[in-house]
Amino acid sequence: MGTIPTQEKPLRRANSSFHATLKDVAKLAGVSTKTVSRVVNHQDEIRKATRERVQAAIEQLGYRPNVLARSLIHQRSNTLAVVAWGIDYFGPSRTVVGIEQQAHELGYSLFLSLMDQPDGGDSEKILDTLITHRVDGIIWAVPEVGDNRSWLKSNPLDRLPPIVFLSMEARPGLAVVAVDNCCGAKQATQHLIDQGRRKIGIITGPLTWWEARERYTGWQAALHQAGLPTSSSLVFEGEWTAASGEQGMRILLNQEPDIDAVFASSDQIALGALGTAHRLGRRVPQDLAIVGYDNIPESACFWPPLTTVYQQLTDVGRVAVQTLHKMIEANRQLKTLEEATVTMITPELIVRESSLRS
Amino acid sequence: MGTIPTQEKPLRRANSSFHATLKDVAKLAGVSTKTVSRVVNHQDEIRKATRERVQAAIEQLGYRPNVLARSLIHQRSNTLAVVAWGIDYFGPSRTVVGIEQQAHELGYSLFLSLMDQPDGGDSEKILDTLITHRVDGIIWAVPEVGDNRSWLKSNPLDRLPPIVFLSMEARPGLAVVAVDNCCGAKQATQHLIDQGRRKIGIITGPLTWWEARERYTGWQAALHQAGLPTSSSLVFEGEWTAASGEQGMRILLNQEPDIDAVFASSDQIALGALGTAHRLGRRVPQDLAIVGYDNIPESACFWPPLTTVYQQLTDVGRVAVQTLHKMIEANRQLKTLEEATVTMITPELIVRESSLRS
DNA sequence: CATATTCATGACAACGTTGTCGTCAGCGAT
DNA sequence: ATCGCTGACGACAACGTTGTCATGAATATG
Repeated sequence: MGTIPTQEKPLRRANSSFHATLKDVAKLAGVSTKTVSRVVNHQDEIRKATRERVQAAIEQLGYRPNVLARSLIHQRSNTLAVVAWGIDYFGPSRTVVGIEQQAHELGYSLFLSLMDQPDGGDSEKILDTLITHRVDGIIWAVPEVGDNRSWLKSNPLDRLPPIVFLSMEARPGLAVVAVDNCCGAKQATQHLIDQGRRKIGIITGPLTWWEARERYTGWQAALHQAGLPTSSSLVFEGEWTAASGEQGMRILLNQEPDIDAVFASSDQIALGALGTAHRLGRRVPQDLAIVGYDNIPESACFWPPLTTVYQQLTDVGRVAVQTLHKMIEANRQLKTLEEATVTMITPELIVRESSLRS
Repeated sequence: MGTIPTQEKPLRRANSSFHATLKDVAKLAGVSTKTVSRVVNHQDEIRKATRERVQAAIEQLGYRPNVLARSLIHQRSNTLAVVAWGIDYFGPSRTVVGIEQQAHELGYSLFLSLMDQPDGGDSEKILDTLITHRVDGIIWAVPEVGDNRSWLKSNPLDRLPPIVFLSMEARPGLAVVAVDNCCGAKQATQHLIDQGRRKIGIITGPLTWWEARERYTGWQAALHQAGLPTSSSLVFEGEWTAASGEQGMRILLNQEPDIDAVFASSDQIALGALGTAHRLGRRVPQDLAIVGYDNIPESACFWPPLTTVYQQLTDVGRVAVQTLHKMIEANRQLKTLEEATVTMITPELIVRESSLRS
């Protein structure tokens, strides 16, 4: 039916990706744009004949709807954003995978925004960009370090889209999903106590990190409960790295030569600690037990295989998106979500050779 | 001056994130929307008085422009997408970081799309979603495995946005950025030869992977050139994992007891190989040299520290985005980009103890 | 003083969709 | 034949911007 429109707009660029519109399809099929829209969205009843004609036109032109236009009308972009730091490390990357999967399953597309530093300096700019893109919600996957949440005070929350925070101290009014680091560390330490260890050191992560502090607290709690010492000569504040584990182990062994176990706050730290132990001639686990944290895939093949704490980080990501989704839906219906918006996930101890008194 | 519009639209939801529009700002400032638009975009000359009035209104309402509307007009979303697999592994996650940084610096926002499996099954659906979002370009960061590029044949490239592929065999007409895996493996193997090793085995990655095959080829090339054997009893096809490295090492030592070096195609594999070597009483590096590939942060603290091949993966990501950006710009000006669209990045050998005949 | 020129601003259409409402054909009931 | 009803579809406005062009005031020019 198309009224010979072939030459009306002569140049549709060959190479560049040209996009057919509803109008193009409508003209080709000899119907109105609204009808094409109906076909595309499977709305209403359409006569079989016209539907087929429209579908043929869609096919022929390679038509794909433009969600930007759609979002404009619906005031909803079907888009979420992750703001993250450190996705080149094990934990954050796992979390992001969980976020992406769950977002995908719920029909959202996902923006990825990385911070340069965990100090939170870029926060406002990043938020601005995301708001500008009209994301329906945000997952704040930057670990809490120092006061890198200070932007929260200066930004009126009601001008921001719903946000779910990961790995941070629970705060009233904020939705948080986190692993119970304290519990994980307590489990690890308790396990060492159960194995008969009595002088148990710790190499912490940087204590500006909330997670590092929580793990430190868990270690303390377990020892207190067992009436064992937690003196400062048993504590070394490190980075998360293996190098720092090497150094920490050296210092601890120097300060407390008869230490018989060490809780390393990350598997990398544990790896470094293992190295120093070997070099200094301490047998692991006979003389010295070592437990790590994270369960990175390599830890099963350390020498000896490492006992460690496994956090279901993919689940953290998934739960975060589920929570966010609920918040978005509630918001849309002008309800305030009144359920608990703080979810704590309990980690699990993986026992391997490095801590066993065989 | 706003004609007492205070009660016109009475309910602007308290909790939900309401967005002021140009119209709102215009009304409040007593100007036209176009003028506000000009202020926002720093276009034209605006009288200082009006500019300040507009800016005050913007401030007061917390106005943020809506890029969706903007994109609709400009036919350009300022948005890129990464399609990736395995970002919970070291290599891909580093690459994604590079991509995000460069995209950010060039003013793009970034969609993240993950495949479930590297087999390429979801490719078409993912592409559909991205086209629907009118991304300006795509980075295909899924490693080439088997024929997971087959969707390329059935999809007319001129209906897709510009795409840059990572880690794949160069193909005419496609933009590719990759690390020269063959060269890296050759360097590693040559280094072993230079150290006086004569019977050099290899544990490969899964040979369905292009990268694994390239590394295998590099190992072969170096040995051929030196007139050393590459018999199949020196080859074990593994996975990328440490477990597979353990197994591979056991089998190689069984098949060729006097093997004096092994090139492991990933640091994880190397870690496993080290473990087996220790368990079987081979001293590394005295009896057996081991070289890895990837330079994961932990490898410096393996026991002994691992010689390995360092790929600047962040650069791969950055270069990919730069290339993509050029393609997009060229496309926009209807030029065909005629420069080389294949970039090979040469990796670098990091020598540590595990390969040194001390 | 009249006219030309610049400057600051506004009216309106357009981007590609979808929601609302209207239209018109066909059909059964009266 | 008239009426009402339903089913299939179209016209038009709207979403929030920006580009084009027009407008009118202020300034410069003769």
